[in-house]
Amino acid sequence: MPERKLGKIDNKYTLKIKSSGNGMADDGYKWRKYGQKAIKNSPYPRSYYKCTNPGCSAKKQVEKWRDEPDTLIITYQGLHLHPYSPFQDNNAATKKPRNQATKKLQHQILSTVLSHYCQALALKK
DNA sequence: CGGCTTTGACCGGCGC
DNA sequence: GCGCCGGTCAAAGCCG
Repeated sequence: MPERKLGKIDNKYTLKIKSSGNGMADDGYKWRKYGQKAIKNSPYPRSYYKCTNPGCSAKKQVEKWRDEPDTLIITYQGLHLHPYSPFQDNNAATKKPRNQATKKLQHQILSTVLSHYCQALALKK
């Protein structure tokens, strides 16, 4: 899967994470499911999510890894245009245990996104 | 009452 | 030129 046409499409970031136990990994942002399709190369269907925040065009797709039923492949497309994350805006970190996992996940995503973004910039130039 | 989720069908692009 | 796959949109229903 070549990715050298960054000047034409949005940046793409793929993260490999462990399933939350149900199949819905919350990364701290609000996502709206807009489609689900089965991939011929994977025994599991792929879910398509879009950011529900105003003015945000970030997209995300979730797919189950065939070699690891407990592993989810999250692919992020584009960058968030939100002022802040819903959790931070609510300051609900005081009464939500899953927030810790979310924060960690966010950090992981941010790290990966930054890394890929930097790479994309370097490749674009 | 509002918001979000789910399913089906359609369309476009690419490959052979 | 045809076929296949992936991706997106739209509408309806359900739940909180």
